[in-house]
Amino acid sequence: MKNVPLATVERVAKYLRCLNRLREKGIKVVSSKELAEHTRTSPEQVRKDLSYFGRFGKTGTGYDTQKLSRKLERILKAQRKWNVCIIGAGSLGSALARYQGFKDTGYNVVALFDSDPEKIGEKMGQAEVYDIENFKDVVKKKDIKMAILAVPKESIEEIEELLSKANNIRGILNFVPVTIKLKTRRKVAIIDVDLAQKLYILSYLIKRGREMT
Amino acid sequence: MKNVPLATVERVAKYLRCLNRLREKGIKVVSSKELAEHTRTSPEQVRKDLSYFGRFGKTGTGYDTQKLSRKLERILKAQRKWNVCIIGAGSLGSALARYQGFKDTGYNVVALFDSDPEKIGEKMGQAEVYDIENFKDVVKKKDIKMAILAVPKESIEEIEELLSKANNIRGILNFVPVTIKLKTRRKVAIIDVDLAQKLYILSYLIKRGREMT
DNA sequence: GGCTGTGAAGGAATTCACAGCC
DNA sequence: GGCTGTGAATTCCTTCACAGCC
Repeated sequence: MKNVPLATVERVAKYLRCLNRLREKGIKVVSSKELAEHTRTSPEQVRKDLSYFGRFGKTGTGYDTQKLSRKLERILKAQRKWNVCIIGAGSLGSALARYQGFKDTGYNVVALFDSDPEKIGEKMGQAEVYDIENFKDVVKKKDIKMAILAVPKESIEEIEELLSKANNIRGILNFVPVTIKLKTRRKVAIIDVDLAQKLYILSYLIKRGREMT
Repeated sequence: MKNVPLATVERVAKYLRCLNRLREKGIKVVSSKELAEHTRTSPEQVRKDLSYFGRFGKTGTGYDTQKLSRKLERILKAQRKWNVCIIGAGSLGSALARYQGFKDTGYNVVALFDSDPEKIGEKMGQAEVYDIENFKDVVKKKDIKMAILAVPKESIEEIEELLSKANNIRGILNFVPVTIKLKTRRKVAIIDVDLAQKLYILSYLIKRGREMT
């Protein structure tokens, strides 16, 4: 397993989702062509992507959905059930806590954080809302490794402060339309999800008459 | 304006967001270096990206935030105020309707759709919830060009049907963790936002010790 | 000195083309 | 015939390096 392109990892996550769906439907075998159609890519791409991790297919037949999905799961989540928290229990935060796509991924939302006393103690999805004051403690106790940011952008600086100090947190999924900056030496992976940006890109694709993911 | 890389367009949307923020703060001029820091990329990248569209900077000084933001807006087609709808007025749909990142983007959420009679007529964010039965009519009347999908995955097939027939819809932002497929000849741009996938990628980045967007 | 803009070089990701297998 | 796996070719994207300007 040499240097895997990031783009490949992104697609592999898609293949996995697709395979699980096929398995649910009772489909046992799938070809690279079919998998490509379901994930909007090319058969060659599928095969090349998979080849980074090993040889999973049967020549002339295709891939065993069950086996392949197990393999990909292992590859993607490094077989670790990571705990995740959501910061901000407003409408977006609570929606994310209930998001059905997290099911069967190995990621568990185990806590939300907010400063509103009204919300503290409330249950959202599987998790409870904690006082943001206790952030560091709860993160430690619950062994939380990743945070999803869904606060209003006005309070982002306060949260940056908090995250800079919480040494457990190693990854951040940021929904706040602001580029965050941590004051820390340790490496923290950050992915920004800017929904407005997605709309811009959609317009661009429409103009160009293309599709994408 | 030759063939612009998609990656460039994605970053340009980020620059725009950043510029608007700087303008709000009263900052008049910004260098490629500063812009790069705010968007987690390199100064060369910023300059190269912008150079696809023209020459906007002043040598030795930097970029006029106001002017540049106007230019980028035009490039991204933000000056066309496209109307957007959200299909599914559950927790995610209603959160998206209220999402603050859509402000000042040129995109307006003008309608939500749901089948739950309880919700129909309710106001969420700026928009009202309409009966999904009237989808085609409302889309036409309100001149809606893009749809955001936030329905439970069980009802996705029904929605695919609907979207296949609504000729106005030219772009789809899909939050349902399923690859959608339209039965139509016309070109529809689709962007999938799979949040579970983002978490997988986050783990991958953490393991690799990198950052990204 | 500090900055932009851009060809050229380098690196990364995708597509091609075909060998090998059932 | 239909499929996988993969080096080679190609296309796409980023980084370098420097010319030109204030």
